[in-house]
Amino acid sequence: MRILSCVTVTSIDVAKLAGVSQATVSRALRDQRGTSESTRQRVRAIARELGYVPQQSGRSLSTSKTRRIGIVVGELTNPFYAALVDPIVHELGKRGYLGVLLYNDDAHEPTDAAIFDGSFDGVLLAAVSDNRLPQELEQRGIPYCMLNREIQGRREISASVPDNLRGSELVAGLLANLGHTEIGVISGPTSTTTGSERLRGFRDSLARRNIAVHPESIRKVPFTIEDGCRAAREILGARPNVTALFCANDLLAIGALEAAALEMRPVPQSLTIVGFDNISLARLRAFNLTTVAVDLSVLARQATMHLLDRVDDPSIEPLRIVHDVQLILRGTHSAPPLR
Amino acid sequence: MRILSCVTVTSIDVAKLAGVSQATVSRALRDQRGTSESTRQRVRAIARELGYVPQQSGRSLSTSKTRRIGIVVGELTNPFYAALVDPIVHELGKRGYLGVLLYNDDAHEPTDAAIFDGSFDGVLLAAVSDNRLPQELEQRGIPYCMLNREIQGRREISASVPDNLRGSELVAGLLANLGHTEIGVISGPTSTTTGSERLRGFRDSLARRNIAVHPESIRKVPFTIEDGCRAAREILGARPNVTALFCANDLLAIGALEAAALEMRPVPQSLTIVGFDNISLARLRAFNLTTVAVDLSVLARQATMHLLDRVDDPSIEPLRIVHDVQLILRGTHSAPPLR
DNA sequence: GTGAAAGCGCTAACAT
DNA sequence: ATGTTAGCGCTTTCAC
Repeated sequence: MRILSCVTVTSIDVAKLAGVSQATVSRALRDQRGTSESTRQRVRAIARELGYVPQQSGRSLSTSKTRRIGIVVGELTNPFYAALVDPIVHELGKRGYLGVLLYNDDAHEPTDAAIFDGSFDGVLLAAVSDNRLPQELEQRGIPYCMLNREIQGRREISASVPDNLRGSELVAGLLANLGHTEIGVISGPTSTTTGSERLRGFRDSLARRNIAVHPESIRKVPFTIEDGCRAAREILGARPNVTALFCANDLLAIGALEAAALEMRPVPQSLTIVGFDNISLARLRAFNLTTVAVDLSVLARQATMHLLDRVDDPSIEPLRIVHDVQLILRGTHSAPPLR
Repeated sequence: MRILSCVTVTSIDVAKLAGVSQATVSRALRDQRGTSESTRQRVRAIARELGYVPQQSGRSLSTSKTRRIGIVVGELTNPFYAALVDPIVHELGKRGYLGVLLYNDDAHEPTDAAIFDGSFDGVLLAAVSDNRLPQELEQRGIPYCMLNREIQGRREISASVPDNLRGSELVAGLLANLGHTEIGVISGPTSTTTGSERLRGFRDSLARRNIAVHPESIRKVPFTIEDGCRAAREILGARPNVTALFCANDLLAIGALEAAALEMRPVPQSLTIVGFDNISLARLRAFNLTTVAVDLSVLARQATMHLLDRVDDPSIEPLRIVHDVQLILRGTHSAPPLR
């Protein structure tokens, strides 16, 4: 590859060297019918030699398509997102799209601008707790799909989510059958469906079994290890008789394990801890966490496929996909200690 | 915000409603001098009302600037990258740039295209082991900066890296002083400077202390927990007398801890394990990993600042920044067991 | 202070 | 099969 000048190579440069018009270059490189095999070969050869790459801004200005999908993630420290992003990017690649990770931190202005300035054909929302973004995407007619979390009570928008109610019910059943009666819950923010639904499902299931959860045994905190640890210590401090903790995700559960170590409460002999998500860390010997498995790969792929379908054909109806979950019994649960 | 049509709002729409020319809208919204306060106010009001967002493709086509920086990361399952990306995105935001995460998986064609199609003003390379990308960026005159890893022997390109030699020397000193003589090393791929330099620095330091590392006690594997676990089991299988393992990063060390648990080698009584990086997981009670701390936040910020400096002024010389490291003594090291 | 017009690099409709 | 031309939405230069 020889770079001729210090400025960018354009299709005009290629055209000149190939002795054809600029339009022919454009056609040839996109394998459009209506170009002879010979010129196509020649154009391609020269384009390669010059290291020509069609400029995205020109292309998308003229087509109003970008072949890019924004993926809004947050709290990238959460290994959960890693498991989600991997299959998404793969699936997008298969269909010729590029996945662009948008970091949804507190100062969301730059991310916002990018989403609405025509940079993306569609957006996957994996880390959204309020409905600001979904609402604006809706208004502007930008296809999107919620991932993992969805918007409370808005079941008519596209989403690919785990069966939170079923998962928490499974945990409630497990703990009840083991004989636990003093149970604590570390839930996520109520603004997230992963937080609120898992809490609600769990309490309702326990209630059906005549087990009540004391208000002091419930904490609603952000989905981080640190918050999980703090919350667990608070619950164990306020209600020392608690023998089991249900955590709304694995990060919180890992934090709870940390707290158990600090509070000298051996797991599972003195304290049962159950998580949700089954992130890859959960199966490490160091944690060996009993949890609810969500097939994140399938969750992510389905969302991606549905979104791309809608991008290709906006008339396609929104779809809400609920994924089955499964209880994974590892080493952090047991019957409560005898008094 | 009322959206008038189903299509995108352009500056012409704003201009019409404001009763000014399209050029004036462009000027007013960018606070250019040469626009009266009153029209500026009016234009802004109408733009907001219409939900107008300047289209990036149009803008960058005309300015050949994107105010976007590509961040090439890989193995997103590695929590290491999370710690890196967070400060980068923050720093970029402060200077009005958007950080776009590009996932560098095996099939890198889409990522490549994005990098070279004029989508970015500059690129941060955080997960690159060969010099294909750096070389091409160089040829095309796209500013870039290596992060954490750099290219073997190419010290004249911009990079922000930890002092790998010093770090591994610290570990060698620690292990030697504790009395270990049978030592294993789990290193990363030799194609990465983090892998090769940490291995070399460690062996050289031990050699200076007259301690040799048996070839069977060295494994070079990808930087993952699974590979770390497998490598540790292989080493412990082949050389049961090994009493200490130095791992080229914390993920490998966590894998080694897993292996120790499986092989019934209590840590640190029977086996000392030391990592590198000090990722956030390392300090959890479940691991409590002795390791070498790199201030990733500073590493990332410096790289970002230097890159943006070069973007703003391409005449600025490349800069190689080497960051100091620090030994963090936690709970996975001790003297070797008595025979 | 503001408008008119050119041009960024590309695709697509039309002409040949 | 290929060339010509218009136009995507923006910034910028040049008139006024």
